[in-house]
Amino acid sequence: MSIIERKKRHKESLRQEILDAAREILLAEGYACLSMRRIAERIEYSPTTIYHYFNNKDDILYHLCVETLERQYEALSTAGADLPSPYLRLRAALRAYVDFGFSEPDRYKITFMADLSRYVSTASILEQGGVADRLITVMYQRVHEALVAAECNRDVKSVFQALWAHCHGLVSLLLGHPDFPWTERENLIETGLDLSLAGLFVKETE
Amino acid sequence: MSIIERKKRHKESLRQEILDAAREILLAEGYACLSMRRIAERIEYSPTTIYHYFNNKDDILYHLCVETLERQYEALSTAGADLPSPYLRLRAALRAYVDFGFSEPDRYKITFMADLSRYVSTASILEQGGVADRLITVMYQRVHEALVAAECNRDVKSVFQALWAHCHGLVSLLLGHPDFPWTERENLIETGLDLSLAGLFVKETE
DNA sequence: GTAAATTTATTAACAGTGTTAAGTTTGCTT
DNA sequence: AAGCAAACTTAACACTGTTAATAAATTTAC
Repeated sequence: MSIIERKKRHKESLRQEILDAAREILLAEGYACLSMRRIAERIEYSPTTIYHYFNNKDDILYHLCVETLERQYEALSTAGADLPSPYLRLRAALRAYVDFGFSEPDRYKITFMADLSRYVSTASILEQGGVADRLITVMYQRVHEALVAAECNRDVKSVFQALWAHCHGLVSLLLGHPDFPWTERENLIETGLDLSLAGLFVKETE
Repeated sequence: MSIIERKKRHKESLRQEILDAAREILLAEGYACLSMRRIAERIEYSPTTIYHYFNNKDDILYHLCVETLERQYEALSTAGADLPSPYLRLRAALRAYVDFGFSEPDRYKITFMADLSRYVSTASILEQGGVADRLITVMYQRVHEALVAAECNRDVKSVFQALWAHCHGLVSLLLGHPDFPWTERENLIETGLDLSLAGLFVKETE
């Protein structure tokens, strides 16, 4: 049955070509230019063909999101792993999150700022053992360590989500409103991290 | 020349009707349903008529944004103005920011999460004496007071922008990904504010 | 009061978007 | 060679924002 397999391989390769084309358009021309017809044009097939390989546009975006999370996992999990204190390791991970957003703005936009909720279920992204799950686990670990070291008895989950939100705020606001008179970016990011993380060392906020 | 004035008034009233219709659609059916044809249908005119009163769709959205900022200014400037400490007054303003986002999600989305940069210039929103300017001034004041009281010598502008980003992160992440397994909202918000604001009391983050 | 001019609103269209039903081509199997 | 299933395309639907050309209404001028 090598013929069937060859066809299957071809089908797989075309599927991959579609994802490649989508990624290339996204990175070269931005989210706004990423359309089904544009992808079709690039792979030199009719737009309808894509629907034999993916349910819809969001299905394609979903795969790009997973790819993005994969890259982000790589960046976050390795960031400052050799640093001496739990605090610095957590800080390095958060800094890596922010840097990742700025280094891959369009990837960041589709995974965290676009509205894919209609077709892409959050559940499928969060399934156990998936990238997102690993990503969260790694961050939990760093947050947990930092909390223990700082003798802070806050909830790991809440702190993680709050810190994530803070970082997302920095990235999304700067990406979304590039013309706003922001202070120097490096300074703003560091100030943001300073403020967020100082909370771990304060026992009680009156 | 009262005739000209009457015409002008009618023109003004239709202009207002368009804005009203846009707002009603936005609030009742959400950002996704807000289209030019939908507005035209509601005011019982052809879609083209709208273009005699507004340059384009973003021009309409711009006015809704200003309206939103107006409401937000009202909410933020009055929030906890009678509280005893500068810290609590700043915190109340930030809390009001977050609450405003959740109470008017679609308004928040178009002003802070949508991509209007192509037509709406940030400069025109930020013009001196405008709502945004007043909003920022009020926040500067609260941040400044809190910094002085905490004997923190950080830059007002940087701290404001960082705190804003943190709050925006909380609102936009929760609004954008409602299906994510967030911790209880109230707890998450308070944790987020705790962490952000604790930074004001820490002299040096090692 | 009629004619010209101006304002106001409309129709029809363009160039896009995601998506689908129906039909055609292709290539393998029997 | 006939049948069949997979792969692919054409044409269309229902939308989107936007514009050029045109018709209708109203005001101004004679």
